[in-house]
Amino acid sequence: MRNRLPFGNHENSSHPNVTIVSKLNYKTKCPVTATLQLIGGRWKTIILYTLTHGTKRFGEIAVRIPEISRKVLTEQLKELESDGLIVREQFKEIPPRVEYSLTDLGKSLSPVIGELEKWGIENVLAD
Amino acid sequence: MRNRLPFGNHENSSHPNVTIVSKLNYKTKCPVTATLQLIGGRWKTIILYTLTHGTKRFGEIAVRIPEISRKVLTEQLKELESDGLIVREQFKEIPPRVEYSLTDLGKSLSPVIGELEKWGIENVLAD
DNA sequence: TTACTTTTGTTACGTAAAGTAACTATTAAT
DNA sequence: ATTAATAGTTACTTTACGTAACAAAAGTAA
Repeated sequence: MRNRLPFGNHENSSHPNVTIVSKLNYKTKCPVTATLQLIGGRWKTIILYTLTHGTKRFGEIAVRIPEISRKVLTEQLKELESDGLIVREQFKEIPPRVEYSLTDLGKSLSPVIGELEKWGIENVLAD
Repeated sequence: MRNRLPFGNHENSSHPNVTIVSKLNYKTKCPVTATLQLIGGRWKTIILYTLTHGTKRFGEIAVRIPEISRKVLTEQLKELESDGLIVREQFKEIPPRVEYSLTDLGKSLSPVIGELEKWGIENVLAD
């Protein structure tokens, strides 16, 4: 089973957005968990971050994230593709060429990744 | 080894913050990865999110995240504490009472979690 | 002709992380 | 003496991830 993540209610009654909460069935579906189901794996965010600056080949991604194994990179790219966050384009060439890029949905994550980046700069790398 | 995550350079030369980049030794340390080392586990973000609305007892957290096992919850809480994101307060009572709350550093993550929440509302729960 | 190169994967196998169920400690209440 | 309540811990199983070797396919060099 993939991406087993909580879907309970992580709020208490003092949450400010009460109206939105009821509209979205907030009691049973947590938006943070919903997001984490798509980008919450060990590598997905950093893969998406790598693609933020433009289309990349499989090998280019692998070089930029040297700690990930090629096997897991393949797996994660497949999941990101089936979740609609990236697109895979294969060229009929030898040696093979495969390019990955963000979809509009994937691009819409840039504020999220931007905050991760900002927090890291201000709170970790600043030391 | 805990939190083995990439620390390579996931940027290309077209990144806008060139000045900041050089200041922070951006070539060897990726701020997104730095953040993910602290909150990138499978459960940490949702634990922090649960504490966003105030101090909670161990059992209260467990109830709000029913999918996490108590064993892993204990482990993750210890890591979050040793990373300075939460504090643990134990009361000398029977039955025991232990309360967890965000530190200032933990509270500073609220814009990050806020973006995760917002994206989930707009792109997943809206369907 | 034979072997080598390049790139994107896949396969078999080993290790690490997470899940499950049962158990512990402690004291007050029944 | 037994039960209840809370915050964990322990032993064991399952899932996720890592490693190293190999496959496919055509062009190039010897």
